[in-house]
Amino acid sequence: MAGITSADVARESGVSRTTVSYVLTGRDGVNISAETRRRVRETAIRLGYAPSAAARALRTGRSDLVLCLLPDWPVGPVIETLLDELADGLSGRGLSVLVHHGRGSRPLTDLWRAVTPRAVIGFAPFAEDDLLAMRQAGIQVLGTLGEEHQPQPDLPSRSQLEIGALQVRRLAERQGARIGYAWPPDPRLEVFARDRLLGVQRACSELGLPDPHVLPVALDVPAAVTAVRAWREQGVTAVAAYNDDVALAVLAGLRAEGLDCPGDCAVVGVDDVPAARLAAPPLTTVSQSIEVQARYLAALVLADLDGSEEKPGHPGHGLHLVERESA
Amino acid sequence: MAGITSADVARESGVSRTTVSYVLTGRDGVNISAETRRRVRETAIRLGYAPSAAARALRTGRSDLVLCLLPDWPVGPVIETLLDELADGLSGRGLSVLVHHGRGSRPLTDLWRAVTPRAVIGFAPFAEDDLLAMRQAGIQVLGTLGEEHQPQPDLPSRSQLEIGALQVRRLAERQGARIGYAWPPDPRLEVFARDRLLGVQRACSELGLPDPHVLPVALDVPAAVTAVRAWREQGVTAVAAYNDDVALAVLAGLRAEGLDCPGDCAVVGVDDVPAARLAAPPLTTVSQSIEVQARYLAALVLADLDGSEEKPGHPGHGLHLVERESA
DNA sequence: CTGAAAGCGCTTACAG
DNA sequence: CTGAAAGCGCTTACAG
Repeated sequence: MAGITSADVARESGVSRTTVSYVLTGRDGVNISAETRRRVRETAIRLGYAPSAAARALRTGRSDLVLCLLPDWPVGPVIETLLDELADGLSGRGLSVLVHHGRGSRPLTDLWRAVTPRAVIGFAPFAEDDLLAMRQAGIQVLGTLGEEHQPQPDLPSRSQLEIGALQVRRLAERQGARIGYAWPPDPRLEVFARDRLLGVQRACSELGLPDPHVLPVALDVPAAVTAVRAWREQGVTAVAAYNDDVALAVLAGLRAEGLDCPGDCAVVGVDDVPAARLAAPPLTTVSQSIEVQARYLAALVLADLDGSEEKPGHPGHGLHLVERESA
Repeated sequence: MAGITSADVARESGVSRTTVSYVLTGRDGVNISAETRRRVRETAIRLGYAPSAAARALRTGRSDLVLCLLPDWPVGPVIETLLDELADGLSGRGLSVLVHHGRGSRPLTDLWRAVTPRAVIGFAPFAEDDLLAMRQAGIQVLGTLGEEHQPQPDLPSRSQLEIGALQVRRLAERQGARIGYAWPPDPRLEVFARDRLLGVQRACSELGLPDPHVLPVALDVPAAVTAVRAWREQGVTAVAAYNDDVALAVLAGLRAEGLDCPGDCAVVGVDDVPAARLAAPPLTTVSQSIEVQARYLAALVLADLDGSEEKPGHPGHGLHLVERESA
């Protein structure tokens, strides 16, 4: 029931627990004979010893876990890739990534105290006091954007704004474009949608375009048809969609109405999901080089682990347009 | 740095740590005056006390965490929903779901010892000795299918087989159908693809259809076109795809070749992702009622938590065909 | 009704 | 080069 403890290993190999600990945690300062080292290691393996992380965490106040806190919203392939790459970058140093979806909303405090992570990466802003408490407990706290200092919750995110701007710049290449904005059906996405739309609106006004015509678009054909008809009445000829899923819906609505894309109406998505290149027509979309973000995040965590003062330089948000046929 | 401990709360409220523990963990057996209870609770809140889960885990050998172990493969919206629903079902009882993606492949042992979870849910089979070790440590071990007893790793999964069979049964409604199978590009998906294909093959032979013509289909138009041409040469008129993503690629290949779906070739996917209903034509696909699975999984964990002997009944895999236009 | 004390398994100064 | 001992923060028999 109890499992093998370091005491078992010590007894079996005829040394003290101290020595076992020194050998297994690989402290170079202490000199232990190669023979002893070998024997301890061998015994540990033979017995199937794995240190109790609870005890270690209690003793050192720190574990080898990196906790990713995802909010309530649907994750999608982009975040998923980010998480994978992050885990990749960290595993080499013995750090494991654990992900918590915001759903089961136990107080945040319970969670990080339960995990005693080395670092917490938040995909949405933390409350001020949570942040303080974690910092005080010696936990490294990062935002998704890799900003050590939490972005102001009420300030629009720079990269979200930029996404909207990139969409409009492409759409505005069409003469006399009248922009529509396809708003996502899931209310949990509003945080991002607001900033992306703001980016669209600002870009429109900068380019002397009229304000975009915003319409919610649920992910089914009838809803998309309704939106498309409304846009047509307003003279909309170019639609920026919240993301690729919504863009796919707009495409379906256009098809159902017998309209040509991009001829009658151009569409730009966000994310470059696998389905984007397979759409009819293939979807022009804004993509983030997510691997770069992941590497940067991993580098930040590792820099802190090494206690190094200098932080790795921010790689920028790496947004770019993937040009296909829909716009 | 250290944070507030139960000793702080005890001192502040003028009682012993014992009393604090009794009040806060809500032991009914012990009688403590309402006044004392109130005072302790109030002090705990005022001080911002949150118990150290590391210490609690060390002492009790158990935490309030449920660890989900995902293999290496891309997750997709179905698993994501499952995870969300699971978290939902468990949070009411103070259990938090933590997800680990197989990527950073530290030994499994390190991971569960680090987390000391109440239950581990594996989305792919465990090695025999890992399973034993976890059981011995008093951890409840479940498979995704909710099977307490780990499915034989070398036995094809019943629900995967059934998926393939459902696809073929639909496709076979077409007179003289010749079936193709669209194999996924990601090698990590092979575990599932093998079983689904096996289901397809068995169904074909049962229905007196020739063996399916298997072709890999990468998620881009040129690859899909290549596959579609090869299928045409073989006289294939109906394609079962590994999942919706692959099916979308086949659809794109058909379109690029100027072929009609389902006229020239029918297609059936798996998963019913949001993009499926928005495809051209809307995609017929096999869907699992994932909420049911999630509720069942949650019920299993909770039953164990309550120490109840009777297990909730298995709801079946809840597979069904979503009929749209592509087949 | 409440407190003193042991112990979960580890790490780490401190002695030898 | 190695060991005895303290202590991380909690829970829980056991006394009073």
